[in-house]
Amino acid sequence: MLDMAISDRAAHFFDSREAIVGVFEPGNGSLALERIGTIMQFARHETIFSESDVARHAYRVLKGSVCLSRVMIDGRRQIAQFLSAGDMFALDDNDEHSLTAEALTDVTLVSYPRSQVERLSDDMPEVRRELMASLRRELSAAQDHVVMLGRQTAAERVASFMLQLAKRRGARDRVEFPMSRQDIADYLGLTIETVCRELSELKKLCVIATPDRHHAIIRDFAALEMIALGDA
Amino acid sequence: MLDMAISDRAAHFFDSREAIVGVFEPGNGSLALERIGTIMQFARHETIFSESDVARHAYRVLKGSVCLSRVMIDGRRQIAQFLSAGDMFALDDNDEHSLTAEALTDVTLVSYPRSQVERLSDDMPEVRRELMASLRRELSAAQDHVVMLGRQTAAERVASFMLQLAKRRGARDRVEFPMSRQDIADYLGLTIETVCRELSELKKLCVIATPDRHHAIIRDFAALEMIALGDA
DNA sequence: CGCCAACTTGATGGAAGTCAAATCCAGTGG
DNA sequence: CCACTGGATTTGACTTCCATCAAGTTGGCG
Repeated sequence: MLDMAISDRAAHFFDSREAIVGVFEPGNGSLALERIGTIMQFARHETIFSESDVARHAYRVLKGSVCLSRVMIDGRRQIAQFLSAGDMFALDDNDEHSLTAEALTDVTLVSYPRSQVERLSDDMPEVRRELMASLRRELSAAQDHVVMLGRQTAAERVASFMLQLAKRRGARDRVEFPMSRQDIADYLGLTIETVCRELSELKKLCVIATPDRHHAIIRDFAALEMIALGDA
Repeated sequence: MLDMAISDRAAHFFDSREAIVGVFEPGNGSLALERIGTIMQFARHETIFSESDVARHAYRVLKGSVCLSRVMIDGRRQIAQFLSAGDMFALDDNDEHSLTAEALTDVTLVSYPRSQVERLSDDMPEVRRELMASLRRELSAAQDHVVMLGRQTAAERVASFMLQLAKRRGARDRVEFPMSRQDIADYLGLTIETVCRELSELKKLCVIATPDRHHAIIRDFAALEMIALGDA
């Protein structure tokens, strides 16, 4: 049902409601939000919006992974956030987006016109609570990210990142990377070479195993936590 | 009126309403919030709350400066945010604070019981809008901070920081540092020595002057902007 | 099977950290 | 008023971690 051509990216939500309900933990307010949403699809590596584009919509990820990044004039790139199913983004109220959103994998989104979101959040306590909760989660995550980039070593960042991915998908020992090594480096504020070296080091220490490039297995959770916190 | 003894830190807001109205841009909702607030005072370097303290209140800065930081087990410290008059903090809804709040100068705050804030934000659109606006501003600032820590050089960070302070107080050329060099270093993810060296470099280039330790004058705004963006 | 992009590993250099010492004040007491 | 003291800041010498540059290696896909 969602395999519509990419060129025909927008379809009204009503066409495929069942596909959406249940993808994320709804909270009653979501139903109201969904009614005003439009489904969109993007292929891997496509840009959803760019920094400084006019910002008319807020989004929710239904399927796949998205990243928010900023690119400096000389090409340095920093990823501010990885998003997966259930996450909302572009919730700020500037006229222009302050970050670029790109699809890491093939992605299905719902977009909500901002004017409507605002109106709904005034009228419906559930919608409002969900938006607030989303903003708070993102703020808290951003603050953790600040600490990591400001004060952790390369080894600590890579270990923390693995733990973060493991926690997010609930799995205690199996981690999936939907993103490339370059994306990981740009999230961790490192180079791709350093990320590789640190992963190799973790392999050598038998803390992790990497069956393929997009998966890892945590063999020694406690050791990984130690490394993330700076041995101690 | 606000010179009550530090030991007698809490006084009901009604005692000094006039002192507060007008300190920040109120937005009508503030009046409702203020009615449930309690005034508190802290001296320079005092801790307002610590990471992992039970979080019962949200706060607004009325006067002075506050910083939010995290300290790692081995003592590394990262400041996530500097706050000044008008700013709100501790708006998340975890049971425990995720950051430590310290007074950089003598500080006057209002604290709001969280239960009440939540109730009010349901009942009063203005309060809600103000909270949301606050969260969005903080998220946006945190994302900028992430980019800085992830991808900017020491010189760029120091220059960006000066511009940030200049912009915040509206002054085009006069900057005030309420915080110590160590605090600046902990905000920028650098050491105190590196901050000093970069400030000295800016002085040598005649981009800034430092009449005393807590003030700077921007002599060449354009040059400072160039340096902040990586020359180019 | 071979190509090409993504990844990994190795060698070297540089930006920022660490350690150490000098200097500057703000506040104190004579 | 001024010398004194201790903490904050500044400057200098050296080291380290991570970036850069370079050369393989892997594996997904035509």
